[in-house]
Amino acid sequence: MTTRIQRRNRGLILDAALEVFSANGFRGATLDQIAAVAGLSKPNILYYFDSKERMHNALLEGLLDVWLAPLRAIDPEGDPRAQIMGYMRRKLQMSRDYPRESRLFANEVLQGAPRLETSISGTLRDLVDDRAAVIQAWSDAGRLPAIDPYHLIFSIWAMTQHYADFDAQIRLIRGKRDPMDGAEAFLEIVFERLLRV
Amino acid sequence: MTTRIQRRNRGLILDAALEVFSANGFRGATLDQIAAVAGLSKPNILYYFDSKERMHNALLEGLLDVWLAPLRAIDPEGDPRAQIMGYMRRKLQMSRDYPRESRLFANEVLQGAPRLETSISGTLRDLVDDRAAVIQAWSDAGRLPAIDPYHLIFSIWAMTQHYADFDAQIRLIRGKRDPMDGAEAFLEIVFERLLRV
DNA sequence: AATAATCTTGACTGAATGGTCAAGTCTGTT
DNA sequence: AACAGACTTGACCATTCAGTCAAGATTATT
Repeated sequence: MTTRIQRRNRGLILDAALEVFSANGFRGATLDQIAAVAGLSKPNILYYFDSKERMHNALLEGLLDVWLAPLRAIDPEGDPRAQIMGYMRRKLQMSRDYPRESRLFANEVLQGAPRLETSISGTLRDLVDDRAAVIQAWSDAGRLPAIDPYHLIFSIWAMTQHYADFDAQIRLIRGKRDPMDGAEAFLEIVFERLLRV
Repeated sequence: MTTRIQRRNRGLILDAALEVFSANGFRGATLDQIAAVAGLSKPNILYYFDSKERMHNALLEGLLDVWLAPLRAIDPEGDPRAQIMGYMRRKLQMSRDYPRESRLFANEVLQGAPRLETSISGTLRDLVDDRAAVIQAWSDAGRLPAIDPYHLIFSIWAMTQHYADFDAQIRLIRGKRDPMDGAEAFLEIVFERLLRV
């Protein structure tokens, strides 16, 4: 049974861990940093999560559902183009609203996903396979142009997450302008043209 | 004056450093690992590069030109669509041939580019501004559809580098298939449709 | 109020890691 | 061969960092 204090502190710790892991990667993050951001002592955060590794894992596991929600929300019964455009928009919105989550996963995958448990990767693969099949069926029915559904999904990930993951580079190039200024309009055009039958 | 031995060892070290930094990030890489991969002792690699930081920096600086070559190769006098399609193809080829370089820069940018010297970032920004202006001029002359040239460049980066940077994720989803199978054909369609006047 | 359970932390420990150094080996030049 | 300069390394040091622990403080239960 979890107490009031446990709920509060686990929350504080996971939020601090997200902050620090996403900005520095697993190896670059230190428990001292996380403790400082959480406003707790280091032994105390280790009281709630047995090790740095477990903390990281709890974070990934807890965020997976949020992270995959936009893809889950694709409705096989809906209008193909509207569904995919909606997915793209939701994913871009995620990059805007949850850049830390995006960078957390990016750090992990970039280094070969050495800490992604099989349960997490299995969930991911199954969902993608399922959604790819839906898109393929739309293609086969002539309701979408013939395109590889996996590459379509990858391209949506790539372009939307780019704004969160490579924010530093975009800022460097675009100066004071908001990195996402014009992004939605641009992506709208890209996918609208791609999906036109 | 640089000796034969210096040339050989600096080369060995930078290649090992690329291997280790790109796979683990700056903080995750250790000098012991780099020394082992280079086949030299740790004090010896520090004889050639004063510190881990300098080694990393020498690597980024040395690779910048290679990395930006495809963008440089865009010819303002050429055919707009062919030039941009060619750029996309060269960039995808880079992801295939030089995934380590892609991941090295990705790691750095993902963590906020804390070690990108101003000379490097200046070079990058100037080149992108220049090429964006070329693309804008093509648009203004009606030789390309009206699209934001910066977002166009970002989208090419995003989609091509995705195959190198997130290789682990793609492999997870696609199983045994080569992650880049079908990528070129897909990107060809995306940009061909986007750039049609 | 008394007791048990939960929570908190200062002070540690051992391992990893970036970097140093003095002493030695190798290479090129005369 | 002899010498200078370049190269190499075992042993070491200081710091950082994940994780431990015993003792104390707080909270919940009776």
